[in-house]
Amino acid sequence: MPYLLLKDLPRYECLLEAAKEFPDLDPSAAEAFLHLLHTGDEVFGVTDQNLGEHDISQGRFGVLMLLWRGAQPRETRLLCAEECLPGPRTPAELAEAAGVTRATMTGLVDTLERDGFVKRQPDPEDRRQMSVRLTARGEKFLQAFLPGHFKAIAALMSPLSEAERKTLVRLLGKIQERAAVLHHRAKGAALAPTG
Amino acid sequence: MPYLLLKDLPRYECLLEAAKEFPDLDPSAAEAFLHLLHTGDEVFGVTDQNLGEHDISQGRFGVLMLLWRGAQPRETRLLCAEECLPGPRTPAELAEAAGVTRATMTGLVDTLERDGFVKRQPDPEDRRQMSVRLTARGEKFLQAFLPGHFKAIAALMSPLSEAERKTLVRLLGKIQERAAVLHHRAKGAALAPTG
DNA sequence: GGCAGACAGTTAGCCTCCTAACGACAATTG
DNA sequence: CAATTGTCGTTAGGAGGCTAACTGTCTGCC
Repeated sequence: MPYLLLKDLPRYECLLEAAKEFPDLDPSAAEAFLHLLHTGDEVFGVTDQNLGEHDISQGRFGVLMLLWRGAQPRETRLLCAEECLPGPRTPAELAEAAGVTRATMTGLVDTLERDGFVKRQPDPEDRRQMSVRLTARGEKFLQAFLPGHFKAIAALMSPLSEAERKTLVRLLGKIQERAAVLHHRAKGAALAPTG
Repeated sequence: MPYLLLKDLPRYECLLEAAKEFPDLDPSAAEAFLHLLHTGDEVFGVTDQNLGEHDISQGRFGVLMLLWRGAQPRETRLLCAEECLPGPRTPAELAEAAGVTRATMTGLVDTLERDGFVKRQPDPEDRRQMSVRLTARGEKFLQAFLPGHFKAIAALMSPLSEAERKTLVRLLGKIQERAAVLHHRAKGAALAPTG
């Protein structure tokens, strides 16, 4: 579990009290913020436990899913961004798709290859590049693992009705959009603080 | 940013397609699940950026907040679990409150002490224990940092109305509850698989 | 009083992430 | 064609998580 998060979230009344001293503190915003991080962490923890029982980490699972995408016939691909292009193949593409650095991807592919889930092959056309492919063992692992994973996700979301799930996704979407703007602006500001 | 998460979430139609092959895959559950993790990560990233600009990590910030709690007069404490007891003082208490192991807390306090935000003192009454206290510098940092932090949180949640925030917290609460049960059950099952 | 067990904090070793820098290669451009 | 510039994968070193094991201290029981 990656975040350091408080086990007990502060009560709303405490936030109200604190807002008296800090006018910038918006109690309902802080409450939603803390619940969002906390719930994300809990949910993450449940799936992590699942993965851990199969001796695989979140990062490695992500890479396997990305590779699997291209290995499957078009109709059954889980991850089909854009026009269902063949999945990423090189470490750089995988890193971009997974949202980690190339250096991190090197480490992930290292351990996946060590465990036999994945194989590196030099690219004959561009000798800088490598081609990463799922092995039969890697594919077998996914076929065996995914049903349980999907069951766990379904169980996590079972307290929510279909309508509530749609609502949740809609509300989260608003925050996502806003977060992307803030993230982007902060980056831009770092490069051009006067603009 | 701690999770390895896909930059582009799979589209809902793709989940529907995949559900044909995997009957355990509940498309709306998976959609909500992915959005939850993704949004949590984005939000985390924004605050992390904020913290990073002040050369402090999420983990260290959490420890400072826990220590600050006790250093403040009762009325203005942000984190007042139970009856607003004095905040945690020993590494073990801090670890418990933050949800990390004692070993991890040793490392966090190490770096915080190195940077002058915190001070370790031996407890004269129980020579096994240490007492961790915020220094003047640590307190000053929080006073300077918190307003911006609160502003960022308010900005993140600004697209949501008060009613939507309440709804979000309610829905997240349901998932949290469920996740806690699943987490607990999985742990118990590991200890007593037949019971 | 003395000893077994429990508890506090630390240490050691591992994993996953990061940034920065490198060597090898490709692409561009004079 | 040669030099610059950019890209690819890797390496090195740092931070923050974890578990397991250790040391020192307290507690409880005989």
